[in-house]
Amino acid sequence: MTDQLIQRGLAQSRRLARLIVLLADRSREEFAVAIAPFGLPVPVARTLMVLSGPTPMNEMAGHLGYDPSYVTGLADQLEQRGLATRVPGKDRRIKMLQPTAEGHALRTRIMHAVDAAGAFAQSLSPAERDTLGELLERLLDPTATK
Amino acid sequence: MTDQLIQRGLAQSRRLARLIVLLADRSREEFAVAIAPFGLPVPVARTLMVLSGPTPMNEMAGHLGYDPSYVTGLADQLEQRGLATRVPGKDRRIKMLQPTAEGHALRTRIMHAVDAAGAFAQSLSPAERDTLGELLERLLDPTATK
DNA sequence: TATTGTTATACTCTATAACTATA
DNA sequence: TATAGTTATAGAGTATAACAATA
Repeated sequence: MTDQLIQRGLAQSRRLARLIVLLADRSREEFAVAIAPFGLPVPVARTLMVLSGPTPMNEMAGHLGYDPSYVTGLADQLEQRGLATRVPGKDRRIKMLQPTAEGHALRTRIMHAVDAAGAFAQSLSPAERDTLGELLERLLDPTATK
Repeated sequence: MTDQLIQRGLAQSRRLARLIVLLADRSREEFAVAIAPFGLPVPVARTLMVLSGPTPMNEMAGHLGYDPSYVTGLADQLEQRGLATRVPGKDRRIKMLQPTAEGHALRTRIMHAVDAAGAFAQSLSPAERDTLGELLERLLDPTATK
């Protein structure tokens, strides 16, 4: 590969990276706006989104990409608002976070609000969305075959 | 459109949004790792990256997506490190931030390091990168034709 | 009166380190 | 001794409000 081609590839990479970061920022922004009416801080709402059923605190941290110590505080806030409760696991070191009925209902409402706000990919055809998804996945995991 | 199709479109949108946010996080992480050896805090390095020539503080804030009040502090740090200087603009309300020779040299070195670290889109062919770029741009600006 | 930049301050998000309880 | 969770704390990144200087 000539130097020129390498240069071009790098410029292209930078452009893609910039686009992706811009889109991610917009996505975050849309999420923040969509959840504002519900009065939950963003990380608390994120936590609720991930809470589809009883889940070990441990695992929550993994899903969210947070440190477990941070999840403790988020779980506290969900409990204080009556949206989740801590229930003991079989192994008594483990605590499961479990959405209450109210928590589950709110989660559903928020998901709909987020969907409505994010007309996100509506400017692309279904086929284009498929293509985009595939390309993004290969970017995320270069070993992915298909 | 049937409810089912709408559902599918929304699930697809969510998936795309998730992929984009994950990739953006990785990109940020790669940037942070790449610049670590240079000893600049991330926002300061970001500011230097954007500083290709004399630029009004105002405009810097726009490029970076920061509030002007925040850019003041970043410019201070670049000045303290001898990487940029403030020079007056024609309109004397305006201050231009300008990279020093040292700042320009460091900027170049950091850009190379970031390029090297981000083997970012190297898993895609040039044609695929083009396709990806086009789709992302249409996502960012749905009115963009081509 | 509107605009550029600055100061002082405060807030949000998140991690690290040290600890407790259980295994 | 290792693992799950918690507590207290500290740090990074960023915005808001009030202000000064210039237009």
